[in-house]
Amino acid sequence: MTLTSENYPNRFDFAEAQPRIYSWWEEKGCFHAEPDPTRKPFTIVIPPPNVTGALHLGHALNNTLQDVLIRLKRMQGYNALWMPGTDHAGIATQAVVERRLKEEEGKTRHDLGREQLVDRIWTWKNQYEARILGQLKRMGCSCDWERTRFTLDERCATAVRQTFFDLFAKQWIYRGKRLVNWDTFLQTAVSDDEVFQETVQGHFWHLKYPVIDPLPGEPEFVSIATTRPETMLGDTAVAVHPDPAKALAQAEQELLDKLDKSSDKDRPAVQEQLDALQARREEMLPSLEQLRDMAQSGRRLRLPLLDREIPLVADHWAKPELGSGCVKITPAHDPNDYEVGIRQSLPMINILNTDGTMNSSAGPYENLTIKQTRGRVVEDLEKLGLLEKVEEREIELPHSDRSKTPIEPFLADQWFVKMADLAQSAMDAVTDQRVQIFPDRYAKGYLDWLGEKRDWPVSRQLWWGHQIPVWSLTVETAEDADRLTRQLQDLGEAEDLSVQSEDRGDDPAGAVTLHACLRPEGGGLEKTLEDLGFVREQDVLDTWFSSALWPHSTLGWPEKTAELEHFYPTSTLITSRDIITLWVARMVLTGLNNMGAVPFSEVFIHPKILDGYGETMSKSKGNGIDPLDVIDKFGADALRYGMAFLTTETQDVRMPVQFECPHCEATFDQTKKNRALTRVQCPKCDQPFATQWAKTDEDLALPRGLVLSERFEVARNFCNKLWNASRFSILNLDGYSPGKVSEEDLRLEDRWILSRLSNLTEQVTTLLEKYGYADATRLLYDFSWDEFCSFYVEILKDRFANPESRPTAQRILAHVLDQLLRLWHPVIPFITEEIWQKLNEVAPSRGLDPSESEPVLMKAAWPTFEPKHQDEAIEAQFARFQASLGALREIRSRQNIPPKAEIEFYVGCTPETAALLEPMESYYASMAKAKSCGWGTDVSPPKPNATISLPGIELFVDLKEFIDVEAEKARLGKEKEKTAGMIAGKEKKLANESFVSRAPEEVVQREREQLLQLQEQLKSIDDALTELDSLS
RNA sequence: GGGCGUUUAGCUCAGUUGGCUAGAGCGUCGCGUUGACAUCGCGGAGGUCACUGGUUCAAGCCCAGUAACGCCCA
Repeated sequence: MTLTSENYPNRFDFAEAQPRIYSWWEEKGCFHAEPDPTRKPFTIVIPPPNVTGALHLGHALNNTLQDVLIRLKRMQGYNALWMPGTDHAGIATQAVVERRLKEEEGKTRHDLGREQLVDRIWTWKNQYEARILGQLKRMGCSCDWERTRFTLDERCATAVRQTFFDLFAKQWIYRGKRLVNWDTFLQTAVSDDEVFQETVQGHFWHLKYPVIDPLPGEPEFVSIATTRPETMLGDTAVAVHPDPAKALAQAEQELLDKLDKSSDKDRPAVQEQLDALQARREEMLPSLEQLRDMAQSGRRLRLPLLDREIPLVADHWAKPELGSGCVKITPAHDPNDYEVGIRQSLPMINILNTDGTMNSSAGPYENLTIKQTRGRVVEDLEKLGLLEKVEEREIELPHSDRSKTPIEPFLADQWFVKMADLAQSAMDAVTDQRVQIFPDRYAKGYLDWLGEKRDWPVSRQLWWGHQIPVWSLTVETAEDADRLTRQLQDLGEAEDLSVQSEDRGDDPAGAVTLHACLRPEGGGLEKTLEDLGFVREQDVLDTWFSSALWPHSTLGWPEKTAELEHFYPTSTLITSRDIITLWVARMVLTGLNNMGAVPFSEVFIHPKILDGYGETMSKSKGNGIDPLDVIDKFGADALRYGMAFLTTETQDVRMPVQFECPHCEATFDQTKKNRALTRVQCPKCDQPFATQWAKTDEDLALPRGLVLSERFEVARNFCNKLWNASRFSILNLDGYSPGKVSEEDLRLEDRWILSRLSNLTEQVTTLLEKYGYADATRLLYDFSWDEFCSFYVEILKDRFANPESRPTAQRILAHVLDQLLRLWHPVIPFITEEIWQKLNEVAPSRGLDPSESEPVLMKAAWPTFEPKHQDEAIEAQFARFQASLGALREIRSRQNIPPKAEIEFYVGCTPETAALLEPMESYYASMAKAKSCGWGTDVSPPKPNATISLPGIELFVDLKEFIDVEAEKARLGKEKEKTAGMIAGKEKKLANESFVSRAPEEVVQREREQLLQLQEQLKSIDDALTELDSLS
């Protein structure tokens, strides 16, 4: 069937085409890669999305960028593999499922039990994994789906097990008591990175602890202040500063420095602080020094309510410039106090159960919740007269990112990975550029973070995850431990079983705990251990432990697979900056440890998408955009274009968010107010629609309004433009025959477009290879619209009308379109593939030196640029044509000349310029409805005329039929003012002796030439004005 | 408190090694619709480049400082 304007729609029906094209690619095996030692590999592993929920716009960005890159590399001939998969996201996923269980069935995980809960989570996982992979497919992602992995699948489990065992055997994994961030809701420790601070309204309670047997002259009480009075049950000391005078002096000096540097505005406030501090020293220093002396002589206090004796200690954690200068020390429930506890060898008393209730250490308060305890403690202290006062105060409270409940610092058994050597190896890899991070400023954060070499706590008190493969048994004595260790070592080979012992420092009896780690999953050893009384660790590993292995585990490690051999190390990792430390750094260190090689050579960190108010998008705020809404409304290509277009080197981009009314399709800005509503009234048609928040049946019955951004409209419009320019081109390839186009066949415009195309190809290739997505997209856009559509295609309209010039024009057009489609393909794959198919129908063989075209654009070769086509002179000449055409159009518009009326014009220029522009006569006619009547140095301008003076060209338009003298005078007047202004500027510059002598010669020369040209232009403007004056 | 970043037209953003008479898209204003495209075409208006100083013949760009905002870490 031949293509005609009837059967070639003037819209790209993306809703119909996308699934069709995608499954066609899939059938043709376009996404799959097999190891092939004869080819150069290019590998990307996907940052596995959490199965917690559906993908959002940030994922759309992340995955678009990966797909653009992998498609580019595939076209460049690499054996390109994009490894897909999802992450089990331990805490997050378990939390979601538990929350639903609570909401929908009123049950806790303990009601279900471990096995059943895990089953439920798998069901959830299957559902969301399918949804996520479906979303990626709709976006056009060219992942190798046959290789899809999951961080909790068998292959990943084997890798996790092997890694854990290896680190354990190297003594880089150990168990210890540490203060962790305890989430009492989820009953698990969460890492520092999963904690956020929130300011809440709280209180500051001032308490008094009695001094035991005070000597004459000594105080009877020491007062301390706290925001968490219930923690006093776990107090094991009160601290006072060892040298309060010095500490106060130091604080004073800091304030003096600050006063020195502060602006007039801030000075009074600082002065006030300084005064307060000085007053404070007067009043309190003697008593602080007395307390210090008491501490040093070993005085003790009586902890109220529990009647426990606790020491007064001297420690610099106590700040003499704050509060009473004394501070209570609760080592098991406060990070700073924990440090003091270590320094001062204080006992650490844990008063909490894992669910946040008090344990037996809290004495009479046992089994009360934290809140109840706080009330009772305050009440009881007040009864005893030990509550001094209560202040209202805003306090920063850590919250769990997962459950959104307050975090309790909690002393617990945790498994840790020693970071000293691992972190150093990962730092070296970046320092010596084996791993390059783009933009490179992000390397600093990576190095700083690793440089702290903090051991990595990997236990999570969850059921969803990789259960830690350690079996433990506590024995009474060291001798027992030795005997049992030998017995264990006889049980299995060293590569399968490793034993270490942990000295239970908190057990005065000297008990020892043995830990046995098993490498293989299942097998008889587990049973043997259990028969000996060993009990398996219940905790699972931090999710990042398994995702840290992702680049090699997905390729088959620890097996030596062909995939691993060929595709590892991977090439580029594309991710967002918030997981550089959590994930990127850990992949580097496990890659080095397990594979002996970095996991990837380049890391690209992309921006973060914010809403129009500069806030991060999130479901909980209601300002998030669903990529599927964008695909439905604008098409997948538009989504991808939009993502690529905003990927600059900046760290954040703003995307104003709009609602679209489902009734009338009106769009209007989302505001902080309306985004929180369950239903919104359309300001245009006044009808209500539902939002994501709709819960009631009434609201849910309403159609849902889409949440979109107008920033995708640009992309949609562009796709339409490309579609239609291609449609025009392809329809005009009717009767096309392939043929070699030789140098002499080329006209000015051909050489121009080929030069521009060559430059474009070179630049786009370079840009995409160094992650310049936005720049590449912008260049392609400008070329396609402003050069290809607005000039080249327009010019060809005239050439197509002529049977003589038609064949060559068709061949060049087919070639340019071919190249353009290839260049665009990685960014907008669907529409380009669709056009490619149509181009193949009419021109299956094409090119300046024709050859058979590739049937699938996705598999076509990336264009190479022709240096011989690049021609600066041709481009400069064509620019003259463009400028003169623009001038004619401007005169038409200014003079209000009817679009259909033809104008006549004369061109004053050198013979060379004339020789160049004269052949373009017919294009002036077709593009500006202007007929040229004279060329050269000696044209006699018609009278009256409108004139525009351009560098090297003077244009006169015959105005006898159209003259609007006032309009023309106004235009010239403005032109004159501007030109005169510029002349003045240049003259001043050139009159400046130091400019002429110190600026480079070529700059000065250019200024001189420009001045001359401007002076000429001014003269013609003056002439024209004089002439117009004579008319009126 | 420390680190990173941002601040250019009403909005969202470009602006390479300093040579700028500061650009684009959207929006806005004027004109235009019988064949590529109104998701369009042509033209116009719109800017103290956050502020203060400095370096330089020359600063949107380099340096120092100030302010506002954002992100990360403590």
